[in-house]
Amino acid sequence: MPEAEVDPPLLSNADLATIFHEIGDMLEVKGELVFKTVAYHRAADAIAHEPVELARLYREGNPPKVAGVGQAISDKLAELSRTGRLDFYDRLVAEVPAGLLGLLRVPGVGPKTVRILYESLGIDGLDELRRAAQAGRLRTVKGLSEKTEASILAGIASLETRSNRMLLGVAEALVDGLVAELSTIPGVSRVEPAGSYRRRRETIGDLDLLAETTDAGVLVQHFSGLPGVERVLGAGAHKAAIRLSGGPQVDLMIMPPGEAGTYLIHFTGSKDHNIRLLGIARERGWSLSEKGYLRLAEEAEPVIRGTDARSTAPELRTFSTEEEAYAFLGLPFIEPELREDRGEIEAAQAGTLPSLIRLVDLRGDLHSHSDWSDGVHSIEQMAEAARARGHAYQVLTDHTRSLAIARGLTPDRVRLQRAVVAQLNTRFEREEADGRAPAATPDEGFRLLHGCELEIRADATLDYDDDLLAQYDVVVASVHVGRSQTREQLTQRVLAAIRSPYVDVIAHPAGRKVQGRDDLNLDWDLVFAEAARTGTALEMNGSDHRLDLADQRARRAIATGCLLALDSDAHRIEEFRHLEWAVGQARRAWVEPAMVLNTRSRAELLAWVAGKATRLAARG
DNA sequence: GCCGTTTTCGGCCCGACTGTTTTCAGTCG
Repeated sequence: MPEAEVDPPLLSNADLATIFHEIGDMLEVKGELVFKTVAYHRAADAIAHEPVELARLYREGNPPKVAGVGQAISDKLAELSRTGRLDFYDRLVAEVPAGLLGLLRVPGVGPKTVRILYESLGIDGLDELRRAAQAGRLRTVKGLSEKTEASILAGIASLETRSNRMLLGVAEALVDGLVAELSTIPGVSRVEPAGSYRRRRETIGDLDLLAETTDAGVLVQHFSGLPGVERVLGAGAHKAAIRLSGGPQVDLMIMPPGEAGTYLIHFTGSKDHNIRLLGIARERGWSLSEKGYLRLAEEAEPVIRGTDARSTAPELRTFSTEEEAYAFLGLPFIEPELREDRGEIEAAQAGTLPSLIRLVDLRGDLHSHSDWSDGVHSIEQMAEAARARGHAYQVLTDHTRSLAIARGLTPDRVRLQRAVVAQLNTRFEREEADGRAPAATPDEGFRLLHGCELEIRADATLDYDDDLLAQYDVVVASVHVGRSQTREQLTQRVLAAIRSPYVDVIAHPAGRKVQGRDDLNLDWDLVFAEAARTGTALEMNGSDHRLDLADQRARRAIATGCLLALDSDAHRIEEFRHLEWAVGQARRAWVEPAMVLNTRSRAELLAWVAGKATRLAARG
């Protein structure tokens, strides 16, 4: 047979990360040096977070430097990118039974235990482990007992019922409830959420809470007995952990009053950020843990002292605030959303940390729906709710004709809707004049702006003609159908929308769903470049199941010079809170107010919209 | 396996809790 040289399909960064995580797991079970396994996991995380498509760059012979990827892993990446396979990985898979990796997921079972179970009882899967534990065979192994058996059975059960990582909305509801409950316990003066929730990561695994109290025993006892507790995972003098039924694990840490600074830093993380801080502390002769900074011991004295040499406790420095704790290292305060070791330490040292956008910087919202298409509340209800938030504008962007499933508007309905909007604005204007409505700012009251969420059709045409589009205040365009087209087709569709003089914003550009659907296969470099060139804003959609653009992509977009829009995509009045999550995600992307279209006043926004149409139309 | 304005070798975060033990190992965050 003639050998046709066909390139194997490109592996995504997520595929590559999975492979290296599995390598790390297999090496752990094999009993390989811990630091080597950690190196693989670290590299896998770095690969997963890379905003560029690594396999493609490797194949083009232009691999970027990735932190945590050295020569050995880089060679493996090259092999995977070129051939789609990795000999080293295949050999490991042949050597380590697949079921062993599943055992690692059981809480309380680590690589050492997996190894012992396999070598002494031949257990290489979850079902076998369960049967062996139920039959009381684990206790026959040296180092394991009846108690271990019970805890492994409980671990398997919780693994099977455990929900995945939570979306922000779910986490927020739980955190609010827990903080409210714990705050009422006698002696408790303060309860603070920490962890990935405080860093506003897009999904949350465990919840971390920090508390100040004068009576740790009472707090831990109440905490362990909260309604909804399925199991108490641990309860000590300084910390406790519970699992909520059908929900996440909640860790509670108790802080001595007045020493919150390093506790907040330690338990907010991320781990990588903390490791960097520790490194800086060590350079200065201090160790760092949640308890504070501990003076490192001097080098051992070579001279043998008499028996009267007294060892005194090393000096401990504690701080009541994070600002002070960072200042001890010569650093300014670093916002929680930045603490991922993605350059924030260097920026802090250089004095170039960004002034992150805040919710109060937003003057309006460019994307929302009403019951005219697939929203729940009426135009008036949505407008009233937006006005109550103190905004200067809300853009009503119901779906367009071809998105029939969302009751997209026909051109006739569009004209009717415009009249409704105009009527409402007349009332708002009158109420302001009468002093009956709160002005959003001293110089600008609230107006509902008329827009649409314009469908970018599968054939790369837009859903309405230019004459109709020209009548809108603001147009956001997005892809809903034909998601599985080729990279070239999808990219051309988005570029066509970006190049329209009448499209102002590309909504949820990646078309992703958190934990549900991958990003559209777009040539992002091209999309960002064209958006920057034409002055088309890219949306950071705040819905907690979208969060699109995601943080790393958005960071790349602003590096290319793109303007962003932070939107709620509210389909009901409660969903205006999505703006808070859009802001959280934007802060994780190092976004400053000037990079965001809807931090501008209404007059500035409308001038900008008119500017794009004029500029591009003049260019032909 | 990665990494280096004090290192190309020798480090790689620290501490609480739990369980099986008479001083510690494994796991977790």
